[in-house]
Parts: sequence; structure tokens; C-alpha cells
Amino acid sequence: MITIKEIAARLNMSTTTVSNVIHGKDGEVSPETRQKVKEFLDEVDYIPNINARNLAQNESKIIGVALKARADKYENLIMDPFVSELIGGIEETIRKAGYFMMLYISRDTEKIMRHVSTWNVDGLILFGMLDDDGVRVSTKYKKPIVCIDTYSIEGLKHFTNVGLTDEQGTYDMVKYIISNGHKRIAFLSDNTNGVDYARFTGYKRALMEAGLEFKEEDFLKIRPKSDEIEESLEEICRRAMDYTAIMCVSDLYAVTLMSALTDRGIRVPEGISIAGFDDNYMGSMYRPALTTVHQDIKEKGVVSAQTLLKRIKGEKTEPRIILPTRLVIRDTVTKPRKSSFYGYSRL
Amino acid sequence: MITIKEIAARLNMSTTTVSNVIHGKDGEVSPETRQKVKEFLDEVDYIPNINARNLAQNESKIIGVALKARADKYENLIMDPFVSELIGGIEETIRKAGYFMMLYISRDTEKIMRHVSTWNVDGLILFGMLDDDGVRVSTKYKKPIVCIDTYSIEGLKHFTNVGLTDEQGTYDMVKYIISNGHKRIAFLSDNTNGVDYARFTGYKRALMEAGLEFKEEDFLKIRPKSDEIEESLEEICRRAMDYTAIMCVSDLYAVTLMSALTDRGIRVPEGISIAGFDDNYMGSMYRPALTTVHQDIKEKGVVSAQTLLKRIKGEKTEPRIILPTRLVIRDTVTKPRKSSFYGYSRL
DNA sequence: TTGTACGCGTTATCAA
DNA sequence: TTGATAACGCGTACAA
Repeated sequence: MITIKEIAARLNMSTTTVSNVIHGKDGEVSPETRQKVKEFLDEVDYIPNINARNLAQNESKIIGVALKARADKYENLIMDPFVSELIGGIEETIRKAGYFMMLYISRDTEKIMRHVSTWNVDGLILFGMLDDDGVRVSTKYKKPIVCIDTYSIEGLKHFTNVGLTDEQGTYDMVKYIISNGHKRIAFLSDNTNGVDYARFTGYKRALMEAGLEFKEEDFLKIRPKSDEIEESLEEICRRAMDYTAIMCVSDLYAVTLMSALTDRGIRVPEGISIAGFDDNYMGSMYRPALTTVHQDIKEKGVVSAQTLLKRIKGEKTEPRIILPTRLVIRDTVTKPRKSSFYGYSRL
Repeated sequence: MITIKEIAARLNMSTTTVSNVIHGKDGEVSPETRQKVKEFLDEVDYIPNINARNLAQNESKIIGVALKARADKYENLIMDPFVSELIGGIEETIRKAGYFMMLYISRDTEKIMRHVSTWNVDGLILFGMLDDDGVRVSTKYKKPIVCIDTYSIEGLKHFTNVGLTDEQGTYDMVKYIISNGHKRIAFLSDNTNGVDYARFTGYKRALMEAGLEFKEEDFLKIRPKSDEIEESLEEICRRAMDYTAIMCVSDLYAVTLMSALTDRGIRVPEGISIAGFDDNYMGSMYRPALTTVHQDIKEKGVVSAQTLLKRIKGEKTEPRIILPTRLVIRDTVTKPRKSSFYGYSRL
């Protein structure tokens, strides 16, 4: 690996001159020397040492991307195509802007912050952070942070949130379900924090507006840990037939649920209508194809990275960016079954 | 961000002493000073500047992870749960070993190599590289490289390949299909390089062994680019009924194909049997559940990272590591349809 | 046991 | 237009 110093020595000039040519400071150096240096640079295939550069400039050109995994969700986190699509969008944007991406997955906010401090990253993208983490992060770290899908960090300095019309999207979908004639509609999720809370709220608003009552038990809680999910699904399927439709908080869960129902002889949508949220590949490939709320996940990644890049350059940005959602009507929501028919294909 | 120098000044001692305490060189420093320094370190929450450290030590503690995307496959690359699961395994292993992971996606081998050179990464994990890239990479870069699923790099120095019993796994599956009574079995993929070649070979071997003839046209070529896939699928479905079973090179394609067939009224497995390879979430959630060749993708990531770490430490490793596969028999391969029945559910 | 001084590769400042 | 030199923060050989 050749260094500037060595190049300077071989060309009989100073490191300054070489450095100037490398950085295109054309005013500082004569055309002839510039030419000479450039040729030599090509010849030896000079590659700068970023560590030295960062040390001298006190910057890193690194964007830290931290996924905060919940203990009970780690497996799913990394299985969900959501994540890879998001990362894809982020990586592409970062790379094109001449930055580098360091990826870090952890359950521990503290560790994440140490990590970014060590590397002196120029900015941080956080995904999967819950409310209470915000303050802790905030005090440790002075550089721009963009959160994805994190509610209730508003007001905290350095923070920008990139989110969705979660509430409205779910509201629209449940309204659509109701317009199909459904009256007993459950909501399926594994928690009621952050994004899930917003979607849950949208669901309840649609119910209320239609004069439908919401009872606590209409919230179907799925436990995604691999050693609990079967039992969890068993119970949910048992209770499913109390409803004619289930609004799922994600496509992942919607598809998981449809499989479980199918295995128990309950047909979708004849026996029960199912709606998802995300519009990922799994939902679109499943048959019957999933009716769902679309979000552009890659775009979410791109916008997050772009916003962070702007903030790094010192430009002002909105404290919260809200991306649109839209309904994708496919085949899993239809009219409710007749009360006499339970949709069982075998019994 | 506090520096060693500053700490030394405040404590009235030399930087060496502080440094020694930080690195636990207990023999070099008296218990009292050690205690004093440690306390102060905690108090000010000292975080080393990695750039300076790397510069001084000429190492980086960074593992570069480069995904080489094929032009026509980028979208799928990042959609396939395969990738996120693999990354998950790699990241976890790297992190636990005290290393950092830099992720880079590019179509251009040259760019990937520049990237790793600049950062002086301690080692490299390459995924998606094709045969011809090998040599180019090899000459540029002297540090350990672990490839995932790259055939024909054997013999190249610095390289280790982590792969699968691709040929055998596919052979086993096709043999299983044949044992179900099938005689006309197609193979679906988008190319015949690397991994796909190995699987293709396994398919042909099983055919041959059973005295079945393979014709060129039995290779069904899918074109995965988003603006071509519909047309491609249309043609494949038209030709599908010349066969009673299709061995797909991946679960992703198997599920995609099943959807397309279903949409055209062809039922799986009544009309045609389908087998996949990978055993991912999509295939296991699809109904009918996909019969497929299982590989442990996360494990692949873990083993790759572990192997690289070993090589970085100077330990010898096998030039090629081959992970096992096994058949997962589910519901998409059954006896072939009667020749009079074409499995159409509507026409 | 502690401290001094230098090198790592780069950029920046200032003088020639 | 060019060059000498300091600085960035850390680790370490070697001296004290």
C-alpha cells in the first residue's frame, strides 16, 4: 500500500504538493507537476488511508446503522424481508454520497452508543428504538440522528424521525374491511408500543367511527418467540372464529396467521378475512394474495439516509418526515361469511 | 471526547501509564496508580479513538462484508430473506469477537476492492462473487478472504470458500421426486453459474441415474428483472405442463412459480409437483408448504465469519468448508398427475 | 515503576 | 508554486 510520503519521495517533491493534486487544488500547483503526479498516481494505484485522513480531519465518513433488536423478536427481525429492503435503500444512498455504512445489531442501547462513539461516526440511523431509549441516547451523542419508525422522540434535539401514516393507513384499511360488511374485527400484534400503537389506534378509530365496540379481548396478542409461537398461534386460531376479519399489524404476521388458519381447515377469505400492513414480497406471493397497506420500505431507507446526509451537511430538516401509505386491495378481504358457515374446509 | 494525553495531564502522569492501564498490562504499573487511573477512566467515560489506534497498529478491526449484486438481480438480492439471515449470522459473530462490520453492496468488483483497501479491513467476506472475479480480487488484496457460495476459486491463495452440498442436495431431491413416480422433471433457474451450476448438475445426475433423458429445453430459464419477470413467468407456465414436476433452484423462485401457476389455475401439487432449495420462511409459510432442500443460512454466516476470524489470527483452515443439506419433505411433491388430468382448477 | 520520544499517513499552516 | 513542519490520538521501544 503506497503512501503519499513515498510518492513524494519518488517524485522528488513534497507531500503537500502530492496532497494538493489528489484533492484537485489546481490553483496551488503548476500544470506540469500536476500532470506528472496524476500519471504516477494512476500508475501505482494510490489508495488513501482513511484512518489517517479521519484522524487529521476529525471526521469519519461513516454512517452508523444500528438495529435495535428486541429480545423476543431477534429471529424475526432478521428474517423479515423488511429489514433487508430497508438496509438496501440505506446502503445505496450512503454509498452514492461517498459515505460508508457500519452495521450494528444489538439489544443494548448503551452498547450501540459506545460503538458509534468509538468510530466517531458522522451520523446515526436507528431502527427499532423504543420510546425510553431516546433520552439515554440523546445525552451521549451530539451528532445528527435519524430514527425510523420511532414515535415520541419529538422535541429531542438532534433527532429526526422518518415514519409513516401508520394510524391513517390502518384506519383506511379497517374502514375498507367494515365497508365489506364486517362487524367483528380483531387486531393482531405482539405489542402496543410505537408503530404498533399507532396502527392499533387507527384500527380503534375506524371501529368507533362505525359505531362498533372495541373490547380488550379483540386485541389478539401473538408471541413471536420460536418456542412459543405454535402455542400462541393455536390459541389465536381458536379465538379467530369469534371474528369475521383480522387486521394484522404486519404482512409477516398476516401470512403466518393465514398458514396457521389454513392448517386448521379455516379458509381465507371464505371463512375469515385477513389484512396486513407493509406490502412485502411474502404477502404478494402468497395465495390468496394478501390485501394490505402498502409502504415503500426501500424509499423509507433512502429518505432516512438522505435526511441524515442533509443534517450532516448542516442543512435544516423537518423534525419528522411522514411517508404515505396506500391500500393494496387483493384477495384476502371479502364479505363476511354467513353466520351459519364457519369456513371450515375439513372438520 | 477525552484523549489519553489529557487524562495523563489531569492525573499528572505519562500517557504510557494510562495506556498500560487501559490495556491491562498489570505488570507494568503499580496497583495504586492502576486503581487511580481506572477510576478516572470510568468517571470521564473514556472512549479510544479508533482511527488513531488503527493508524498506529496498522489494523482496523473491521471485517468488510461485500455483497456483489448482479445487475439483473439486485432487487431480488435484497428482497430475499436469505440475505438478511446471512447478514444476521455474520454480524453476530463479528460483533462477539470484538470486530466491526462494514457492509458494502456493489456490482463492481473493482470498487469493492478499493473500498476494503481504503479501510484497511482485516478480512473480507464476499457473497455473490462469480468465478472470473476471483483472480482480479486475488492480486489486489493480501488479507484473508472468505467467499460464500463461490465455486472455482480453489487454489487461489488467501481464499476460503464456505459452501454447501449443493450438488448432492439437489440430487437427493430429484431422486426423491423420481421415487414418487415422476419422469418429466424440469429445472428452473436464472443461470447456470456457480451454485446454480452445482445444483443443475445434481439434477442431471439424478435424471441420468434413473435412465431419464435430459434435453436442453428442460432447463427453464427465469428472468428475474422486474420488467421482464411477468413475461418470463407467462412462458414458463405455458411450458410447465410439459412436465409433472419442477425442481427450482431456490425457494424464492419456487414460491414465485407456485403463485404464477395458481393464478393460471394450475394446482400444486395436484397438477404439478414443485421443489425448492434453501428452506426459508417464505417456503415454510406458503400453502401448500414447500418441499425443499434445507440449508442453515444463519449457520452459513456464522461459520463464514468464524473461519475468517481464525484466518485473521493466523490459524490454518480448510480451503473449502462444506455445510450439509437435508431434505425437508412437505406438501408440494406428490405422485404425478394422471396423464389425462392437467390439474386445472378452472379453465 | 514511570516517562520520553517517535512513528503511523494524512491534512493544514505558514514560510520560502 | 513549492516545501518544511506541526498536528491529529494512540501504542510502544527504550531510557530513566
